Order: sequence, then structure tokens, then C-alpha cells
Amino acid sequence: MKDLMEQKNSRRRPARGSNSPKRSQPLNNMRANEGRKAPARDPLPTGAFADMGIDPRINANIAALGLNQPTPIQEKGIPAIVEGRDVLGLAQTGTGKTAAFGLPMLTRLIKFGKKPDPRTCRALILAPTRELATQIATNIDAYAEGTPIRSFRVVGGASINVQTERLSRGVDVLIATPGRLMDLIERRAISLEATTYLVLDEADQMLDIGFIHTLRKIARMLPRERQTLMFSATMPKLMSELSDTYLTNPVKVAVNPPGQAAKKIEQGVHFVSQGDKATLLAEYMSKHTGELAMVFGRTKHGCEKLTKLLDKWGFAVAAIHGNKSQGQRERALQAFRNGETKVLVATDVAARGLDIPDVAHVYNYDLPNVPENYVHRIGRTARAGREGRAVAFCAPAEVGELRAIERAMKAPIPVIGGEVPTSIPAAARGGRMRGKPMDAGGQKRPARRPSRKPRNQQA
DNA sequence: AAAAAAT
Repeated sequence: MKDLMEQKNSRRRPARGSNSPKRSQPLNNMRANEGRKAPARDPLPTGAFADMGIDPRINANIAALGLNQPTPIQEKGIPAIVEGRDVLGLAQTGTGKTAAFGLPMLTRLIKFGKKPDPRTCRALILAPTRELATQIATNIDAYAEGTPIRSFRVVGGASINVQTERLSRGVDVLIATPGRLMDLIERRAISLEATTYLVLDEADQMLDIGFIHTLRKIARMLPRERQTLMFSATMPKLMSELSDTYLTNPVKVAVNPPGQAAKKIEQGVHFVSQGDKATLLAEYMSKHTGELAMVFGRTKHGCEKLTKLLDKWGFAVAAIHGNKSQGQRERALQAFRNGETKVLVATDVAARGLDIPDVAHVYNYDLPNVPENYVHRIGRTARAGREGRAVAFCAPAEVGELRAIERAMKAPIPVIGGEVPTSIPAAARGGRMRGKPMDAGGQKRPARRPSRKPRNQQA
């Protein structure tokens, strides 16, 4: 199967296959281990993951990848999943989620081995964006190398015939975005009747109207007797409703308080007029040339415009958003991962989950209109224990969004530049109007607006 | 109100 995925990708030459970024560190660890042991022996299952019941072959693979020390979510989640329990995981990406569900699930697939029938899959992983599905597939392949387990990724924007053809042989692990999967189901290219493992990744992003409908339809096609793993960064009401529907007596695992950004990210907000944002961005980036930066815009069109401008100004820049072809999206991401382009301009399609270890800066060129997306966006930096910076550009019209973000994060973002727009009452910024609640009333409303509303006595 | 996901 790998050949198939590779085949599809190999139109572009640059050695792709394992684009695992975590290669460099791992080797040290391996050497350290070899030193202590007789060389050239079987990779004996040792270490924390083996103790949690992970298959020895998989264990050897992840050791080679440098995964030795389980992250909190792995530590809590893996034993439960190995046991066959349902799990509800509250965690952002970057917490080791993919391994947390991937390792134990693959272990079980090996343990209860049986080949998949044609046009069936034994396990299904659903993700909200194509790039995320691709990333998960890459990781799963790396974990499962040398085992009989075969995985395959199906997403939109790629030839459906190739996918149909591959599915005709059946697959152990299917990684999919909902739309394309539904299409394949309707074409009878795949049936979920024998799928006894379901993983919903970034589930809260799949709650959107239109998405959730497809999700429910898909979920109905799986057997009731199955193991379901659900991961979400936040837990809105609809989310817990969903988990009640799909999970049976789940083990709940939460790592770092929901809605809170990781700590190694140095954050700041710079107030600036909308028209001066591009120049300001160029200034910031010029101070850190050679370092990877992600720039988030609000609209596809806005991202496109900004990309052209930055390109004109000489930045090595690429863009990723929903108006680009899948090929362009993949090339942009690949070039960014390689460091060929230092700047990636993106809509919220890239806000979640993407794991690009070298991203040093996140610029919120436009503030997100969904406050939680701020946390996801800045989570693209400071990965794998590195440091990262996140700068938000706030135009006068965006102050409302800024406050919403601060409320969601339960913390103010330090002001690092520009003037706090004057239309905002001073009390609301920083000062927090301590002590005296009402007596500032006079200046709270900035002067009284002329008539407009004939309302009552006033005017 | 915007973006994503099927063509």
C-alpha cells in the first residue's frame, strides 16, 4: 500500500517517504542504548512503551524515531486503549496524540490479526483536513513499518479511482477526511461493517454544520461492537453530547487545561491599522530571516494577496488555503517543511494539528473570528520542546476579537507595540477597573452619541 | 461571517 501512496506522490521527486522530522535526535538515543547492550541482538522490548504493552516490533520502530519517553496523554491513554477501553482525550496536537492512539491500536490490530476482507477496513481514523490526514498516515506508517499492518489514506482532491482500486484489496487502517470517505462508501468502494476501531481526531472541528452530518452518517455504518477513541482540544456542549453517543464508558484523559496555550510560547499583541499590517509584518520577519514563520489570515483572498506582496518584497513565501488545488497545497506544505520557503501564509485550514517542528514564529496577521482558533494557530510553534513566538496584529476593528480571545484563554496578551485604539475605554485594557466599579461611569461610554436612536428622553 | 470538506 505504501507503494501506492508513494506512487501517487512520487510525481514530485524530492525524497518523501519518511518525512519524519524527528529523525535527528533519535539516533543519539539509539546509540546510547546500543552502548549498554550487546549489539546486533533482537530489539528486546524494553522501556516505558513496552511496559505499557506495545507490540515489540512497533516499539523498536518508535525507539528508532526517538520516542522513548511517553507524554502525559500517552501515559494515561495507552494502557486503557491496549485494554480495549473507549477513550475520550482532551488534548491539543503536539501532546503526542497520534502515538497515543496509534501505538495501542496498531498493537491490537496485530494481536487480533486477521486480514481485512476486500473493500473493508479494520480501523478508521477521521481527521478534519486533508493535510492532517496525510500527517497521521505518515506517522502510522512509520509506527507500523515491518509489521503486517497496512494503512491507506483517502482524501478529496486526489484521484478517486486510485483510491477505489487500492480499497478493493481491503486495508487494516484507513485514514480519511469525511467527505471523500462518504463518497467512497456511496460508490461501494468501501464498507465499514467490519470496522471495529474508530478514531475521531480534532473532533471539535468536525462539529460544524455540514461536517457533523456526514460524521453521524459515517458513524452509523460502523458496528456497535467496536472501540472508539475521540480526541478534542475543547469540550463544548455538542462535543460531550457526541461523546455520549459514540463512546461507551470511556476513560477520560485530559492533558494541560483545556483552552490554555502551552507555556513556552512567548505571546504579544501589536496594535496597528489594517493598512499598515503588511509593512509591520515585513519588519518583524526581517529581524528573523532564515527562521520559519507561519502567517495566518482570515480569508483565502486576503492570504493570496498578502502572499503575492511578500513574494514581491523578496520573502521565500508560499500559501495554503482552500482555493488552492490539492497539489499546490501539498507542495506548499512540503516546501515549508523542508525549509525551502521560510514563510507559510495560511487560512485556518492550517490552524490545527500540523506538526512542523521548526516553526519559530506565528503571526496572527488577522485575528481569528473563532477565538479558540487562536490557541490552535499559536500551537504551530514551540513544538517538540522548542521555543516559539506568537505575535498578533490587532487593527482597531479587531479589538472585540482580541478580547474574546483573551477571555477564552483566561489571560491577557501582553501589548508589545502600537497604540491601544482610543475608542476603547482605558479601563478595559489592563487596568481592569479595580475597586471602584461605578463612579467611572461618566467616561465609560465615550461621550454620548448624537441622536441616532430617538429612544426616549435623551437626545 | 469565514473556512473546511465531495465533484
